Amino acid sequence: MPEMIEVEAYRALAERAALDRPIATVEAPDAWYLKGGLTAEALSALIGSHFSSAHRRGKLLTLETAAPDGSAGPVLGLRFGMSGRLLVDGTPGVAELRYASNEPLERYDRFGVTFSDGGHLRVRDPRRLGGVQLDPSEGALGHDAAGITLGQLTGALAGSRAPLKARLMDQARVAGVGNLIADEVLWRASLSPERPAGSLTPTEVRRLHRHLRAALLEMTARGGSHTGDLMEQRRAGGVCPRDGEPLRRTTVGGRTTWFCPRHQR
DNA sequence: CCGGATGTTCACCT
DNA sequence: GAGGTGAACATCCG
Repeated sequence: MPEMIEVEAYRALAERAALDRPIATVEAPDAWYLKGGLTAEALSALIGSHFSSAHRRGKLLTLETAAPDGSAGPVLGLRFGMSGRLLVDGTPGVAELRYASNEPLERYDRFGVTFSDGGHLRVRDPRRLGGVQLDPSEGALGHDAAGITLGQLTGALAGSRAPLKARLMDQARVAGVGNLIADEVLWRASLSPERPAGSLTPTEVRRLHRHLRAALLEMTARGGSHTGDLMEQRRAGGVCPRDGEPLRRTTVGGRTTWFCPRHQR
């Protein structure tokens, strides 16, 4: 899925194109996609109101709603799983998504609203791993990776014996870092994904912090989570772009992990 | 045909 | 309690 870089693109799309348009109908053809006990009936409360702002925390997109008189309504929370896309008036938030069909198939539209002007906002998700919630609790999410401070990152890693990569991807600690971004950032920071998170020295955490922010900015500018320098070598026979060492493939935190055993320590 | 793929959650172990 | 593993979700791709 989209990692936080793609979700940020979805947020920007929603902010640019979906605000202040009265909601005429809510389309929830897939009950499975409604999370937290949400029902199509409860969603009808959105009819007549409009989206007033769009925010993102980690990989969670939240759309605030407001009634015609301006009073605040419920918050619509959207998660995109690994293959979910946001479309407004048929325009996707990102052009390409890997590991998902890029065919414009309406049959994969799991949720949407139509606006009174005839347009619509939809979540298209072939694999159906995303979901919709009303008033999602953000309490379970850690600091957003894009704005995390050195002190916050230090706190997120301190005292943990879990592998560094697993901790980085723990959304309750650092929100927004997924599998590809984690591998890219650790490769740039020359840190092994298998190191116990709490074993990093202050110098190493500083290095990680600097590379996390730089990698996010750079990959955002390039157009997505799949644009990292390590990406094309994440395959059998891949070698480290920095020193030519064959990359090692392991599983960390339940996810396929590629790293350079030579310079990532 | 089989195995994996930008994710999350849950049951079940150690 | 902290972590790890495997399964589940559904589809596409090599």
